[in-house]
Amino acid sequence: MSTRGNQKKVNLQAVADEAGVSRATASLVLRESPLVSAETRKRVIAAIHTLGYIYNRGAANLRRQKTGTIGVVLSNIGSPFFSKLLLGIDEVLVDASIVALLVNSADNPERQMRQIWRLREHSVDGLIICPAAGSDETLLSGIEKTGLPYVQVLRHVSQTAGDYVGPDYAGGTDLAVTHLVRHGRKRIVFLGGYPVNSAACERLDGFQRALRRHRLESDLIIPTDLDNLSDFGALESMMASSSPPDAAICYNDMVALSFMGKLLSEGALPGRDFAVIGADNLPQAATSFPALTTIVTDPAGVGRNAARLLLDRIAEPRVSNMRILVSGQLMVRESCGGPLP
Amino acid sequence: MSTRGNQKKVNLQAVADEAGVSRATASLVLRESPLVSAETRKRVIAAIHTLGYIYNRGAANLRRQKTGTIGVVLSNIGSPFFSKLLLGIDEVLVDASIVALLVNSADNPERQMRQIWRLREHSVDGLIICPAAGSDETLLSGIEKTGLPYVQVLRHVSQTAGDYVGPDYAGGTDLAVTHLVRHGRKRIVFLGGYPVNSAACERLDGFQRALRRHRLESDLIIPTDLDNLSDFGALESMMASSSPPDAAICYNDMVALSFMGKLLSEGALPGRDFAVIGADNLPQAATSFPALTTIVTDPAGVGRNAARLLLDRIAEPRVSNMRILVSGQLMVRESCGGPLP
DNA sequence: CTGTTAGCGCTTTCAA
DNA sequence: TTGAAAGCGCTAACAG
Repeated sequence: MSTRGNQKKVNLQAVADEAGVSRATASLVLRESPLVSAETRKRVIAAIHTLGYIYNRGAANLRRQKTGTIGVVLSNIGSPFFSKLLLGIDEVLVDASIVALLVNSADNPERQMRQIWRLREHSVDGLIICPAAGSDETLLSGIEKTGLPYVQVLRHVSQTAGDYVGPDYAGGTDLAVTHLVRHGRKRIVFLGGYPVNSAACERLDGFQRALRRHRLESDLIIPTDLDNLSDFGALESMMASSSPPDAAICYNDMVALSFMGKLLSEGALPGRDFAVIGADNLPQAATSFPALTTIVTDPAGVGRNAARLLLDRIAEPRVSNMRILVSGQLMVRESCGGPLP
Repeated sequence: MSTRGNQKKVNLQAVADEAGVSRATASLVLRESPLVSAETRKRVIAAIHTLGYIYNRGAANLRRQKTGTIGVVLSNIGSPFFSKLLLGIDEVLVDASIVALLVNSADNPERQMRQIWRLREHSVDGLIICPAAGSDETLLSGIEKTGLPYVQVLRHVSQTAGDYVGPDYAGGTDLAVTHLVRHGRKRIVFLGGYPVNSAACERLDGFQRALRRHRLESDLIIPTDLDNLSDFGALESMMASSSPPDAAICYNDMVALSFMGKLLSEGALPGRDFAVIGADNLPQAATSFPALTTIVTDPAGVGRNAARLLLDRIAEPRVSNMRILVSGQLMVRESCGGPLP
């Protein structure tokens, strides 16, 4: 907040003076109240323009007890997935004239707590939060104690407590398995990260449920290190075994792309010798060689739904908890089911 | 901002009462003033805890004439590059106990103006802005008229006006050309987007300067559509000409990866038959086949520098404009210069 | 070291 | 339809 060089402070009083009305009347004009005559309104608006007046929400908030801001707490600001999520959130907020205070928990529960605290000091009207890895239910009970409306996104800390919006991970994985089976694959491996959060668990669940449904064995689960994409752990030995896998569902496209690179470098052609399915539909998935078949989640859709749900919660007290699963689809390309390159 | 069920409003006054001191003294404790005795401080802090008091920055801001918030206006929230930038910004802000209000101009100058207006209503202390495509100098003069400190990132709207922090695009491109020349490449094509913003222009500039320095022809510039990565425009015919190019510097890794896919599908091996260099060092660049040589820019570094510069500007009035170029490096992999797969 | 007083810029009764 | 007066929760001078 800067003071204009030599100019007088231009606040609502100044506008009122300029327009020859009282402060209260000017205030009504700002809030588009119908109680003020067209004539006065025009004078006030003119005054606003000539003075270059800027509405001070901070002051208004103090009085009205809400700020028109919400807090968004993400576990990893740096990820592309989150940026798409933000896009969806922003879309809804713009229409509601609300702005987002964005903070990063960096997947650290302690930092997460500090950040939420700071947001509360800024009197945000609500919270969209992707719980940091390692958070437990006390996160939710802590927030609830303060009465601040909140919505969890992408991960949930409890099976029952609190609102949640996320992609339908299980459904997406199921789609992928069914697709593979339809293309004659029988030994399907799940190349996923460790099930440390609800998202990873749901993907794994979906995988196992789908296998059972198709009466396939489900011993082919390989947790991989998501920070070291060139390490595929136990997969090496599995490939060399007497009944090697013939298809892989990967935790996400990054894993899938790396894995395809590995296959290529070993002389195998993904899509022909081995089916590969990723998840997220990154831009590169469409242009990789071979093009990657992938489970399309809709992060922006999740963002939009989360924002809308939060606005509802702010508008009226929670009745019961909502769980919104945003469904995805399968984008079929060369690495499984599409025409070979 | 929600009212606690049946509980009394707990404000500074309540804390003061509980601790048996005056409001002013309690306020001093909050701001860690050394003017207050250890004994009273302890009592006040105890009161804060028993009451569950939360500092109301909004009210404090009204008084102090600053908010401890800055606005970040990005031209495309959805891009991974921007998420890394945010990461760097956040890193600096956390230490300064400042939070960022994030808004999206979606590369639309008009929307950009509305968003800035909204940020001003929230009394942000400063602005970090990546100008929307199509913005002109009036953007800066508009902001300057209000006296709000600001820093441009990634793109600048004027050669001279205003502070700017961005990657050293020209330097990075120069590195790439030199590297190609060292590896015997002579017909280097620049596969870049249209030079619609300062970033694209600088890359192109760097390319042309480097070619001149190495006394190479510079007629091989192909603007491509960054939204349609499978279309390489005039490149097709160029490849079929009598003296086809033997290397490409791509606008970014996305373009480079797509291009490598195209080469592969035509039976050419990137790194041997044709050198390819990208930019950004996306995670997939390390694991693609072949692994991609790329110009590493440091978006988080840009973010950190921008945030620091802005905090400086807020702390003291601008003396003269700063232009900070965050230098990058070349990550050499298989697609040019590294060992072949 | 602590308390008193007077606002910051706005909204909201309640009268006129 | 408009105006006067009383705060929202905090900080900054100043006096004790």
